[in-house]
Amino acid sequence: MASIQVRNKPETRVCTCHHYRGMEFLLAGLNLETRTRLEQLIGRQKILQRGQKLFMAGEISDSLYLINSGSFKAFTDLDNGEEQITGFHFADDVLGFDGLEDEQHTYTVEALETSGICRLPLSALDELSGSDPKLYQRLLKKISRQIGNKHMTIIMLGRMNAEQRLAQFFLKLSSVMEECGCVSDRINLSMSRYDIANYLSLALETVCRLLSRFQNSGLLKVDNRRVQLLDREGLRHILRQDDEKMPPTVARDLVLP
Amino acid sequence: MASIQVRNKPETRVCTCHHYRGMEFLLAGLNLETRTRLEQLIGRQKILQRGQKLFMAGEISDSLYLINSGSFKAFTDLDNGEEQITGFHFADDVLGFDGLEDEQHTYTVEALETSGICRLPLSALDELSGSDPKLYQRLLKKISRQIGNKHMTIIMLGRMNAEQRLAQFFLKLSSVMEECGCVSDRINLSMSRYDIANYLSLALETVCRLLSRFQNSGLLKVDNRRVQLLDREGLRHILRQDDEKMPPTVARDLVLP
DNA sequence: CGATGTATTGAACTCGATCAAACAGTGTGG
DNA sequence: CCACACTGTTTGATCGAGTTCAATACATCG
Repeated sequence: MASIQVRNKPETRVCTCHHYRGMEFLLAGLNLETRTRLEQLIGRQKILQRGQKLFMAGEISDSLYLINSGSFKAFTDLDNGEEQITGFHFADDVLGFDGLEDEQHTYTVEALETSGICRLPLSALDELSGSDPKLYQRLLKKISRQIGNKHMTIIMLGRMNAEQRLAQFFLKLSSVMEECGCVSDRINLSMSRYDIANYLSLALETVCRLLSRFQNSGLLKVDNRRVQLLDREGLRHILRQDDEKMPPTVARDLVLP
Repeated sequence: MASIQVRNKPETRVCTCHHYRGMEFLLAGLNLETRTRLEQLIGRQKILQRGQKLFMAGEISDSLYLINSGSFKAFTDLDNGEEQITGFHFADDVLGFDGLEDEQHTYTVEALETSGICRLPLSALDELSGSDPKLYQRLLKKISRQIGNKHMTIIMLGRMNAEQRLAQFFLKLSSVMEECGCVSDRINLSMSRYDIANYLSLALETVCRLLSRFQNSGLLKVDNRRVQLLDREGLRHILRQDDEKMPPTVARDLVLP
């Protein structure tokens, strides 16, 4: 859902860097025969440069893609020529679930920076599903997670104000970095302000203004695309803010100015 | 994504009414052995009354559910005690994909009217996946469709104004009725104004106002929960409206490389 | 019938969009 | 090296769609 850019690779980054990185979740625990065959079917990773597309809406969908490194944005082209970004994706994410029903992709996926992916042909799944049922179970779990992420996005769009959206965006980003083994308080954004605004369904200007406001409040420090989180608890507090409006508990006068 | 209520069952309704209705998509084309075993594992359908919950967020997820009839809302409970409806579901939908990753449901599903569902234990899938790979493929397709629907919801929340959201809501509802073999221009809403507003992320009052406006424009006729679509083309036109703002289409080609 | 939840309509306010203008970083060619 | 263009970012001023608050009507059911 969120992505990070690793311009200056931090030392803490644990990058296995073999071409199956994004797939360990799939391979682990499979029986050796299945695993070997699967590795054959997948082959080496492919490198995409910033701006290159992994697949486009409308193209035939015959594979899943496993992100080894880098980051991507997934978006739909709208009737009016604009795009709507529906998610950011990063290492260990699986892409391509969208096109299974009528065998063509429903959105476009584009690299935000130099990124590595492995391709897993759907035919391979059919071939292997018999020999190890775990394979499909794993995939279902990955998909399940994506559905969960979409839910979060829906709630974000439906209930959160601009401040909360941006706060949540950075917190999510931070937790993603943590999962990757990177330092999680210094983030190099791989996406532009435009991308962030588009994803959060805000005006670009609103994102800028909020960044300034957050910086003035001491929540974070912004330097172009380098963002340093200074007060994550403060960001979390913003997310909980409408609770305060809510409970007619007791001493309201103490809280409000 | 949308649901209909069948209070006065119209004659055009083709209801097979055996307890596997929601499952035909799964069963069709499977080999006989698998099919028979699967039917055994599923058993008879269960009836839920309005307000009853199919499952709740946090509960252990060990099954998928296939809707035979009726309609449901799926929602997440928010910190502040409110709920966010993330989708409506109706006959032939499959529910329960959300909880696969950490084996507990991420949202609650509640019947909007008397509804029938079949339960498909996940263990059954494991048992059968070896004997017929089609089974998992079918499920993946259903999930894929749900992801597609969520995408639409995200775009709806992100890009559409109130008018467009409601117009799209009714058009979707109409197409759902069509799929069910019902008359598609007379809709009996199974959900309240509150539910609609919540799902569309609008204030309840806004939904009311728009209903009045749509009625005054001759787009539809509202009588409490009975809605008759009078001008579907008009509704579609509302969806396309921001195109008109957009293209000063004259010398656009000069800009492009 | 009254009572309680549901729906409609009006008036005022607010958050974020839009319009506008300036500024910063990056590359290109003279 | 600087001037230029180009893209991405920041900040200010204004405006409007939709929310919120409030009051009223409707419906459903004991």
